[in-house]
Amino acid sequence: MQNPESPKYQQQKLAAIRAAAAVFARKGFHGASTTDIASEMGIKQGSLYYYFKSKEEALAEVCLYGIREYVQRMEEIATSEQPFEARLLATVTSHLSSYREKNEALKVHNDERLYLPEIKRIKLKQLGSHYRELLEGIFEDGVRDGALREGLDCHFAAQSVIGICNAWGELIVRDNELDVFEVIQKVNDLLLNGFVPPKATA
Amino acid sequence: MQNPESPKYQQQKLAAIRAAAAVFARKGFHGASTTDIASEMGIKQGSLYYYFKSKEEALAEVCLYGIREYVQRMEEIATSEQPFEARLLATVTSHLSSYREKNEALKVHNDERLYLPEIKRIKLKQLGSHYRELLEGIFEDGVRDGALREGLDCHFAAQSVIGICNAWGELIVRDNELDVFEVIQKVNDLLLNGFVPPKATA
DNA sequence: TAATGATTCTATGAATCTATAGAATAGCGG
DNA sequence: CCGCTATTCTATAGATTCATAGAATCATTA
Repeated sequence: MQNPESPKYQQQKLAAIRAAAAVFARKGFHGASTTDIASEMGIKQGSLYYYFKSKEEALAEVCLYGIREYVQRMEEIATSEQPFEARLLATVTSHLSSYREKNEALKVHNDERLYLPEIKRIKLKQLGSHYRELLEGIFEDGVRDGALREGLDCHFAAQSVIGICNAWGELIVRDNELDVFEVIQKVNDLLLNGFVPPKATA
Repeated sequence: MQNPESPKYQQQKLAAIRAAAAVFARKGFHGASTTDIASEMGIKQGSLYYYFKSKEEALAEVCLYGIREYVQRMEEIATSEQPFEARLLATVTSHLSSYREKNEALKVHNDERLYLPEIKRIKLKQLGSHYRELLEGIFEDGVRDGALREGLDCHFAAQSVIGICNAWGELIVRDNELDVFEVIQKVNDLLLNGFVPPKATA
């Protein structure tokens, strides 16, 4: 076994997670074979089990890899001292940037995590809920500050923003000609200015 | 064979499409077996091939079933004489209502169509693009009328609205405790009023 | 160089899955 | 009731898949 958690092992394990992410993103969990994943990282099918106990464990690790950092970053944003508006923009930027950096893993988390057994889904669900609640808190602050209109359904708003970001993120992953920064800018613009013209302000 | 396209055949074929939709929605295309689909409609695995030439053809029919009506309805909305605002609201209502009525098929169309061979995907892609273009047209009218702010990126806006509706639609399908009409109302509210307060108007 | 442990390979068992073929049943018209 | 067709069933071939076991190779260190 890999007792010393040697650097080589760590490195190859990361390569394995990335390979699995790429293949799962392309073919889906059930459509991807262990042969596919192995050949993506240049080894043979049987060798893959040196890094994953099972195909399902590979999926679990990819999902966790996909969402972990992204929640951490959200934690930092939410607890920062910046005003509402800046935190909202930072959220969108972080969310969409995550899609660019580790795009396949995040896509896999969104689309394939439901195929994990319930026990393994719980941790991911907690992370996801945590993320949403942090964003909800930002909106609540916005309402308190008067930056957002009274009575806004913050739960709904947070869920919607996540929905927009994921929708665009999926498009970014699928069609990698999209300019991520342009998308970020336009989503931010949409959230702050809406569709209707700012009738009475500058 | 089913030469006269007998009513019973039609009826069972529809049942087959619905069963396939339900199973594909739950397990994904590759995760669903023909045994699953057959037993969902109360017949045996082999009998399924009386209705579908192949599993892949079943997917194609489910996807088409999922999106067809929904585009037709959009066509009617887009070409109606109503003002911009009413057409936008009607679009959201139609989109989300579709999710309630034939929710599994629409979910399958969104999530699994990429597993179809390219030839079969083309027709679906055309339908989807057509839908987006119609919505884009509505936004363009809105800009022309002054209901929307000058310089709004209508392509981006349309794509974003579709993204929001799909995100909520997926939630509706997954968690069927959600009140569809409440979601419709809130999405409409979001689109018209945005997050920020309507500073100078009523 | 020899030895030890890490990493990869080959080979394979057992299960599952799609699709086909032909037999069986059901239902309808005469 | 008979015959015909539509519909469903059973059985199976052939391919693919996941996971395991044990052999082989590579790298490092003594």
